[in-house]
Amino acid sequence: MPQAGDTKDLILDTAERLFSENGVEGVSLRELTREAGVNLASVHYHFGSKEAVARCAFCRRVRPINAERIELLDEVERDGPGEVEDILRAMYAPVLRLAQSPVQGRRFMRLCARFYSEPGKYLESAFEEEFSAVIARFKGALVRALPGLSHSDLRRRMHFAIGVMVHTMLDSNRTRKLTDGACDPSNMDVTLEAMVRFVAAGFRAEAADGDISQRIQETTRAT
Amino acid sequence: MPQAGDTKDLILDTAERLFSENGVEGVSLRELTREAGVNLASVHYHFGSKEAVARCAFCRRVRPINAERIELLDEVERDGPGEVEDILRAMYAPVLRLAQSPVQGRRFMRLCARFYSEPGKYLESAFEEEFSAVIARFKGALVRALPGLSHSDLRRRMHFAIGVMVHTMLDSNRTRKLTDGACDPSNMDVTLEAMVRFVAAGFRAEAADGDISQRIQETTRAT
DNA sequence: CTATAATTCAAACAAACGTTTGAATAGCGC
DNA sequence: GCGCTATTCAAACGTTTGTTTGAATTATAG
Repeated sequence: MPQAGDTKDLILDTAERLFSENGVEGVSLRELTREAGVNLASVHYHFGSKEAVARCAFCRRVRPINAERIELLDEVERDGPGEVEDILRAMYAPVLRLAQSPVQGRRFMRLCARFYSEPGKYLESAFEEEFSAVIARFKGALVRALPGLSHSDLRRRMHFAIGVMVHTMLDSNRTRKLTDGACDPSNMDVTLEAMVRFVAAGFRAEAADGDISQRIQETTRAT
Repeated sequence: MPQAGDTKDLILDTAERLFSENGVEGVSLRELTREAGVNLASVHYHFGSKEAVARCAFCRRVRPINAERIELLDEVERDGPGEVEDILRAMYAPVLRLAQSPVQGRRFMRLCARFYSEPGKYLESAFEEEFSAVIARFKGALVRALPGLSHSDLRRRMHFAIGVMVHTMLDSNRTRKLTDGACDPSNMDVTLEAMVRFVAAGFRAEAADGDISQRIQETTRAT
C-alpha cells in the first residue's frame, strides 16, 4: 500500500541517516537510493537536486528544535531575566533530548553538526536562515542575565558555548563507542547538566576584555 | 633553479592552503596541482596518494605544535601541579599563536579543525597517532590541578575544552570576515585569554556528577 | 472504461575524480 | 663524453559522480 509522499519520506529518512554517518559529500545518490529502496531518478523528481535533499532533511529536524528552544526561553524569561543555567538549558536541551530517541535522534545530531562544519555551500544559507533569529534571541537573553559582561565578551563566550554543543554533538558517536551501552537516556541528561554547569561557569567568569589585554602577553610568555 | 624537494614543498604548501579553505574532499588533485604549478602525476610520484598528501600536510604542522605544547606543560608543572589557566594556555597558545602568522598560520587552523570534523578515513588514524599522547599528558596535568574532580567529569570537561578550541579554529574565518581587519596579533591574544578564562571557570565549576565530589577552591568564586 | 496526470523505472548523459602509464627531460657520478 | 637514476610531463585509464531522458507504470477523474 504505497501512499502519497512515501518515496519522499523514504529519501529524507535515509538521507538523514547516511548523511549523518558519512557526511553529505560522502554519500552518493546511488547509495542513498539503493538504501532507501527507491529509484535513482526519484530524487530529482521530488527534490530537484542532491543539495535540496540535504537542506530539506536538515530543516525538517531543526525547525521544531528551534521552535522548542524559543518556547523554553520565553518561559524562562517570563518573570524578568532568567538564570544563565536556565537559558543554556533551553538552548541545549531540545537538541540533546532529541538524541535520546534511539531511532533517529542521535543520527540527526551528527547531521546537524556535520552541516555546520562541512565546507560546501550546501547549507551556508540554510544555517543562516534557520539559526540567525534563534541566536539573536538567546544573545539578548544572556545580555539581560549578565548585565556586567561587555558586548564583545558575550559574543565570544556565546561562540564558545556553541562550540561545546557542536563538539558534543559531533563526538557523540565516539563517546558512544566507548560507553558502548545501548541508548541510555540518563546518560544524556548527565551530559546536558555537565554542559550547562561548565558553560554557565564560563559565562560568569571574570572578563579579560580589551583594557587589560596588555598584561596578557607577559603572562603568556612568563618563563 | 629547481632544487630537490621543491615540488614536494610546493604541493604541501598548496595542499595546506586549499584543503583548509575547501576541505580535503572539496579539492581535486587537478585543482591542487594547477594552483601549485606542478604536474598532476607528481603528486603520486612524491606521495603515492591524495590521502598521503593530506596526512603529510597535517603532520608537518601539528608535530611542532604538539611538541611545543608538551614543552610548555613541562615548564608549568616543573614545581608541582600547575594552575588550570596555565595548563590551558599551554594547550591553546601554540595553535592559536600560529594563527597570528599572516602567511600560513590562519589557514592551518582551519585545516586542522577540518581534519577533525571530516568524515573519511583520511586521518582518523593520523589524529589518533598525533594527539593521543598529548591529550593523555594534559589529562594527567588537569587531574593533578583539580584533585576534587571525578574521572568522568574531567573527561567530559576536557571534551568541552577541545570543543571550544576546535570551534574557535573553525570559525576564525567568519570572525575574520566580521572584524574584517588584517591579521591583528593582539586580537588572537585576546581570544586566547578569553578562552582560557572561560574554560578554566568551566573546569572549576561545581561538578554535577553522581558523587558530588567536593567544593572547589573558594577563591575562584570570589565576587 | 477512457483519458489525463502523477510517479516510477532502466538507461544513458557529460563531467570530474584519483590513479597509472610510458616517453621525455634533467641531474649527477664516472 | 656516457650511463644511470630521479623527476617531469601529456595523455589516457577505469570509475564514479549528479543529472537527464523517455518510455513504462500507476493513480485519479470523468
